Amino acid sequence: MDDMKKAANSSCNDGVLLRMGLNDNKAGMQGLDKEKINKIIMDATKGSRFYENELKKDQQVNQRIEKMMQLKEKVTTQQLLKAQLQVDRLVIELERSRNLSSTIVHVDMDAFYAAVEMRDNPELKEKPIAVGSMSMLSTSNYHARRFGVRAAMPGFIAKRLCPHLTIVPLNFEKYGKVSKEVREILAEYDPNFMPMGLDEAYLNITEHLEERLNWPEDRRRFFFNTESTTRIGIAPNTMLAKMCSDRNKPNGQYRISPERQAVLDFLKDLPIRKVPGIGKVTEKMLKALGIVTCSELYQQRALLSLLFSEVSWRNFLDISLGLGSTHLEKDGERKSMSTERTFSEINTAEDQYNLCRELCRDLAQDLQKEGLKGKTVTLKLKNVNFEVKTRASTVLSSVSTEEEIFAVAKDLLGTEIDSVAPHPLRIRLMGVRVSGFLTEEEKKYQQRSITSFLKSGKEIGFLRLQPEKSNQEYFTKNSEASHRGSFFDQKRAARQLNSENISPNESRGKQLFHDDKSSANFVEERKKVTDLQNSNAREIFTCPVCFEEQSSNNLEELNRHIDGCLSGMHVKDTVEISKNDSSRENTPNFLPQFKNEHVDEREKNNTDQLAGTDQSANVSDSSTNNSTEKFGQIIPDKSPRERQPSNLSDIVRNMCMKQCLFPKRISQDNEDHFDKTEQIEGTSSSHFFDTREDTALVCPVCNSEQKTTNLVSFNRHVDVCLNKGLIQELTEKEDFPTKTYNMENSNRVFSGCLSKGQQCANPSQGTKRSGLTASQSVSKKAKSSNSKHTIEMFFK
DNA sequence: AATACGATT
DNA sequence: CACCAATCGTATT
Repeated sequence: MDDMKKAANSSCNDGVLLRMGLNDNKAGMQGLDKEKINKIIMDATKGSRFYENELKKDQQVNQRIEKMMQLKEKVTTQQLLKAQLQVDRLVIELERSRNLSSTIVHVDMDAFYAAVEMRDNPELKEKPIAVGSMSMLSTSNYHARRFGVRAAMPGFIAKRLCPHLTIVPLNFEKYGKVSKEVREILAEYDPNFMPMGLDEAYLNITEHLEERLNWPEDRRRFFFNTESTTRIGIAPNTMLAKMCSDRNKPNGQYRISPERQAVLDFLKDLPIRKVPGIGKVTEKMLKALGIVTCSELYQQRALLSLLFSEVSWRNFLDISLGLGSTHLEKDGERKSMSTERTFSEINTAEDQYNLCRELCRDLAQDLQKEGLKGKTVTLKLKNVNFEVKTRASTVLSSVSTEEEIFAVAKDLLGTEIDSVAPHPLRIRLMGVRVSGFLTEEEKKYQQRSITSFLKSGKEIGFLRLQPEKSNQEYFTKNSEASHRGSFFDQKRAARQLNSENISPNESRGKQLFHDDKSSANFVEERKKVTDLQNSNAREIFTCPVCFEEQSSNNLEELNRHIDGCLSGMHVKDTVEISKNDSSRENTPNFLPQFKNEHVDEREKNNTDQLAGTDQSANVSDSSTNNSTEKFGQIIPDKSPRERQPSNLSDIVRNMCMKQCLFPKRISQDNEDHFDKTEQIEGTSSSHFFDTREDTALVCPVCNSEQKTTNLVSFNRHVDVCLNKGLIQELTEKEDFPTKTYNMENSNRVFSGCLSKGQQCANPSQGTKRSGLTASQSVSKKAKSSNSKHTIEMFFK
C-alpha cells in the first residue's frame, strides 16, 4: 500500500509537465524528441496564468486522490470479500449476456481537416501543417506531429516547436462537404450508421456482411490505397471497435475477432487511457490504485466497487470485460445546446451585456434549427485567471428566442457583475447554454394550451392548412408567443403545488411572479379575441381540445367550452402527472424495500451457491495467443459502384469494402466461460487485504469461521467455496438468470465509504453509451434459453 | 435546480 | 507580435 502511495505522489509531481507534453513522438529524421518538446512547451507555458491554473487544477485532482486513498485505507477485508462476491455475481451475469454476434466498424479519418487541406492544396503535403489559428489548433498532419504539434495546442506554441509550421485556417464548410460525401458511402454499408462528428462514424455491418456473402466473387473484391488516411476498427462492439481504430496508425485496419478470448487478449495489456471515456483524471486516479492496464482494472474490481460510484465502477467492469454496445442506438435526444466564445479580456459591463446578447442570438438560431426550447439557461464565465464559473437559472416557461434567453442570461450576468463590484468583472470567455428541453409530451401540452388559448376559428383554420409553417411563424413573429405556454405551465405548477412536493415558499414565490406575467398576458390575449370578435371572423369553430365542432358563434361561450375542456383534461393531466411523479418521487421510498426483500430472498437462495470467481473472465490469463487480426495490403480492383468518387471517398469506400475479407462469423461458444485452469482472484488481490486486522476470518461463502489467520490460505478456502457455488450454479443455470441482480446491498453496507470521491469515468460523454449496454446485449444463444435474463439496474 | 467536472474533437 | 477552445453529458450537493 505504501508503494502505491508513493506511486501516487510521484505521479503528482510530474503530472502537469507530462500533461502539457506529449507521448509518442517517433523521433524522425527531422523533428524533436520528447524531452526537447517538453522543454519548449514548458518554456512557453511557465508563469502564464494558464499554467498557474493548470497547477491549481492539478492540486485538486491530487486532493481527490488523497481522499480516495483514505477511503481505501478504511476498507476491511470483510468488506472487500463481500464486494468481491457481489461484483463477481455481476460478472457472471455480464458474461452470460456477452454478445459477439455483431460486427461493428469504427471509421476514423485521421487528421481529417489536415487531410482535406492537403488534398486541396498538394503543396502542403510535404510540409508540416496544422489547421486552426494562432490561439488554438484543431489538428495537424504527421509531419507536424513529429515536432510535437498536436490538436488542442495553441498555435503560438506550435510555432516554437516547429518554426516552419504552416497554419491553415479552419474551413468548416469544406469539411462538412467532404464529410457528407464520405457519409453517403458509409450509408451503403449501414444505412443507420452513426456519425460522430465530421470525421468519425460507427457502422453496424452485421447485415451487410450477410448479404455480401451472396454476392458474386468479382463484386466482392476491393482495393487498398496506401495513401489513405482512414483508419478502421472492426470488433463485436462499439467500444472495442473504437479502440481498434486507434490501433493501426496512420492507416489500415484492425480487427478483433468475435471470440471472447480474442477480446480479452486485446485488453490484456491495454492501458486504460486508451479506452474511450477514460481521460486524464480517471487515468491518474486509477494509477494511484496501481491500475494501468485493463487487466489490472479487472483485478481490482471489488475495490473499485467500494471506492467509486456505481455508474463508474460498472463502467469499469464493462471495460475490463470488453463489453460495449452491440447495436447503434439512434441518436438520443440532445439534452442541452450551448455556445461560447473566448476573447481577449473584456471588463466593461456594457461590452459584456452586448456580448451576452450576441451569444443568445447565436444560440437562439441554433435552437430554432432543431426546434428546441428549454427551461434552463446557464451562463458560463471564465475570468482572466482561467477560473470557470457557471450560473444557471430555470424558468417556468421554456425559452428559445434571443430575447427570451437573454432575459434570463442578463440577470445571471448582472448578479455576477454585482458580486465583484466595485471591481470590474474581467473575463476571457462567456458562454450560454440552454437545457431542460421539453419532452414530447410537454410539447403536446404546450401545443394544446396554445391552440386552445386564443385562437379563433379563423386562426385554427389557417393553422390546419399550413400547419408547419404557420406554427413556426406564429412563434417567431409574435413576441409574446412565449408567454402562451406559460399559462399552461402555471396550471401545471399549480397542480404540482396541490399535489405536494414543492416547498411552499419556493413555489409560491415563483407562482406569484408567474401569475403577474400571465395575467397581464391574459388581458392582452383577451383583447385580441375581442378584436377578432368584432371583426368579421366568423366560422365554424372546432374546439382544439376535444376536436368537436362548436355551434356557437359567441366567443365567450366558446372560451367557456374550451375552459371546460381544458379543465377536463386538466383532471386527466393531473392523474397522469401524479402517476409520473409518484414513480419518480416514491422510488426512494418503496424501492429500497423492494430491493431489500429481493436481496434477502436472493441471499437466502444463494447462501450455499454464491457464485463468483473471476475464473470466468480472468483477463490476466497467461495465454499469449493473440487472436486479433490485422489486415494487410490488398490487391486493387475497380469499384463495384458506378459513381466516380473523390479521392477521399474512394479511400473510405475501399476501406469499407475490405469487409469482404471477413471470415464467416465463428459460432461462438458462450458457455465456455469458466475455465477451471485459470487462477482465482483471491490470490492475485490478496495484497490488498489488510493483514493488520486481527479479527477472525469468516468465509463469506460458507459462513464458517476459519482457523487460519494466513490470508493466502484463507483465500484458498474462499476460492474452494466459490468454486463449489459456481459449479452448482452452472448446473442450475436454467433458473439462475431470472433472478435480479442488484448492488443495493453492497452500496448500503459500504455507503460509509462511498462517493465523496466525486464522479469518475463518465461512461458516456459525447459518445452516448448507456449504462445498460451490457445487459441489453443478450447474445442470440442466451436469448433462446433465457430471454428474461436481465440485469436490473437501479438508478437514483 | 445549480454548479462543477471530465472527456472529446 | 501574438500567449491555451468549444461543446456536451453527468456527478454532486
